[in-house]
Amino acid sequence: MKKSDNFFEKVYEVARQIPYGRVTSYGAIAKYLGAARSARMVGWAMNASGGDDTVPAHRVVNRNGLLSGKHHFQGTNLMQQLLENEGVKVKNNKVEDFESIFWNPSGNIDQNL
DNA sequence: CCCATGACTGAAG
DNA sequence: TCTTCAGCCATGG
Repeated sequence: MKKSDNFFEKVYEVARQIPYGRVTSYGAIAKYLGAARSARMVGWAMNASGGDDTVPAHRVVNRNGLLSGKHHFQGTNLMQQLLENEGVKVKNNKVEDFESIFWNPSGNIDQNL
């Protein structure tokens, strides 16, 4: 454990704020944290959140809506299963209607579809 | 300290 | 519109 995981914790908090049946991108979280250039670090933090069940990393995908991190989850299609379980349709490791279910952490005010 | 990797993004061809 | 390149920044060896 590290005490300098402040950055990671921030990512975790944003991820936990993702509503049910919604997804977001690494860049959106990074930008919200003020580190738009550190989108990869967000993914890195997600990787570190592997033991944190409180972090719905499966709701976080890349800007293309592709389940880029699916390969890092347990099993082969756990991420997809979790998303589909929340009503999110996934096709070929990609989220369908990604823009429709996309949740913006910086504008979650009127994101209530 | 320098080099390599990575769950990304944006710009250029 | 799709494909390819480079930038970015933190972590690890």
